[in-house]
Amino acid sequence: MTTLSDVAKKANVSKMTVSRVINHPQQVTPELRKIVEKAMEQLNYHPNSVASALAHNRTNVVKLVILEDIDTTEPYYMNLLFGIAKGLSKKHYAIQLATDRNVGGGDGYIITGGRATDAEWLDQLDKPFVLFGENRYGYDFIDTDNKLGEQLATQYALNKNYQSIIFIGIDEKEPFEYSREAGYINTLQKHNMIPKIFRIQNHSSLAEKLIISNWKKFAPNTCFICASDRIAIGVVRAIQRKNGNIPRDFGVIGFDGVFLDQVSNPKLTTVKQNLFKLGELLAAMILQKIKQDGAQQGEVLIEPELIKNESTRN
Amino acid sequence: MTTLSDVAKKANVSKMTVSRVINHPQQVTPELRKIVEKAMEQLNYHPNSVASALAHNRTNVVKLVILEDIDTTEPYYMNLLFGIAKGLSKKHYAIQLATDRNVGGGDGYIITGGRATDAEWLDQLDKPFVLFGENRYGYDFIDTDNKLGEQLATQYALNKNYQSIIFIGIDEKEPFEYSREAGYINTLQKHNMIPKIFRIQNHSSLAEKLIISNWKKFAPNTCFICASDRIAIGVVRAIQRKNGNIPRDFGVIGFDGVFLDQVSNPKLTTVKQNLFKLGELLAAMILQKIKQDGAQQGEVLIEPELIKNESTRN
DNA sequence: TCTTTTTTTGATACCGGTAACATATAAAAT
DNA sequence: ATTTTATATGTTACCGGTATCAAAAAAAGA
Repeated sequence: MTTLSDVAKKANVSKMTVSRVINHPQQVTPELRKIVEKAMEQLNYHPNSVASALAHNRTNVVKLVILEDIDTTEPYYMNLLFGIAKGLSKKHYAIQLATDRNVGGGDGYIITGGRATDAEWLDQLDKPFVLFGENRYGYDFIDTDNKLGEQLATQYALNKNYQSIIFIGIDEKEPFEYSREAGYINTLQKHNMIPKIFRIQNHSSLAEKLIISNWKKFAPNTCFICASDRIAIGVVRAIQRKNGNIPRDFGVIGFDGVFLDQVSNPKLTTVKQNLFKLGELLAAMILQKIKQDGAQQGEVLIEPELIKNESTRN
Repeated sequence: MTTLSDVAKKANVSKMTVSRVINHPQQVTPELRKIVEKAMEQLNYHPNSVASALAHNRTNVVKLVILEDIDTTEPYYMNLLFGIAKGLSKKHYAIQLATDRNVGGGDGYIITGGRATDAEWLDQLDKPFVLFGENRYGYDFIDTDNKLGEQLATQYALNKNYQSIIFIGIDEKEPFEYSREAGYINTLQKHNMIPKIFRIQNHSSLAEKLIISNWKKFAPNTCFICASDRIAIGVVRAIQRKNGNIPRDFGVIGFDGVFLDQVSNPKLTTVKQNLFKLGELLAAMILQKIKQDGAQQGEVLIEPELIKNESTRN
């Protein structure tokens, strides 16, 4: 491997000048800069990030803290992770995973699955962190625009002329769920319709049971807006069990758009989260925050996309 | 952070002695060792792995190279990844993900999704690597015991008195598939039954179509041994579509046992891969190989477990 | 008892960068 | 032309470990 010194020797300058060309190019004369750059090119020089990390008292590692149960872990984490990994490796950072709150090591944390009850724990963390998932305590976060997502879904159901539009939510008192419900409620009220919300835990079998045991309440021409694809899959199964016709008499719209929507039959219309991008942004944000020594980064909402598929009309 | 020097000062020894206590304890007198250990304890010393990495010309990063398409990426990767991450972090290693063959950086690679055509590429890699997934070229690998898995599945179908046992495989000329088929074939032949194999790409909708278009060939009292849960889910749907009774007249057994088996209704009987453990072993193996400067590690097969569920009798 | 050999510990240089300060050179002000 | 100020580059020390070799101490042999 070629080192700074090799380049310095070749370019007849000191190590520092080479270092500056890399990290603070504007501090170096254009002519010198060009010479150094040529030397780096010729020697195929790549900085040793470990050495740099040592000099900066860094580890070049970001911890991804996943607070929910591994078994519950949705397949979509994979996409998030790919995004994070890509974003981090641009800056030569690597990932370590943590599944509990005993973190330590690493230059910063990306935290997912945090609940309202985690505030106390978050406050005592000694490294910068960003959250995946909305929160209302002022912590930096990135999330899908949940409200917008369900607005899109609800509006689409209306456009497709479903008469009755019912929301099947996840039974958790968390901002992401409130936002999804808000998106649904807002859109209905804009059309002077009365919201109707059920809530269950996020499992397909529970959704299936719910729909079946309330079946008589659902006249044909109903669309179910579901807070997750898992729930949507259960709803689909229940309708099929009851010999309801999808999409003619019953529409189903899911949320997430990773993997499950494809495994279903009919394939789900769903609000697709762009988790890869979200991951990249999380990575960028935590790196920025590390560089800026913990400075506040604010909140970012990513637009989701409505994927139109076989579980709704047309 | 306390450093080697801090400990050395407190214990009245040189840095090297402290370093030896950590890395080559047998080179240090028991008495001195105890003194140093007490000092480390009192100061709550933890070695700085970045400094160590620099001194060893290492990065403390292992690359996870995922060669299949991200979109095809099975949810079970998550479990694998957790295992890998846990195994690596024990030795203060972190992960970077790579999704193509342009790898570089990192002390070694864990490679998944490698196909027979990748041999040439593997041969020119300049860092130690281990594979997740069987191969027959002598590369070090770890995999589920695919053959055993399908033996268990087939034997179980026989025990449950299904008359006809049919294998729905994945249409790829790869060792893992051959092994799964071999497990099925062996077991049948042991009972003087004639194997019947279909092969399709690994998608639930294709499995569904396959079963439906061949429906008249399948008498009641048939069990389908599927090479993946995806396929199994499609088979289940097809049988339900045709109003076949699961599990009384038709049994279905999947393979993988991650996520999908739970989302199905009826829940799948499946051959569960212990991917977390597999990941941990992959991590241990690559770290060992790095330490031993690329020495051959051999192959390891992990026993899978048959999860008995609602898609087979009883 | 005095070498010789072995074992234990220490001093030094180095891994490959970077911050902080020192020096040389050029531009501006007097 | 001389002093002041700004800009560009170099020198040095350090980040926190480890390998290597030298020195000291202990054990073994003569």
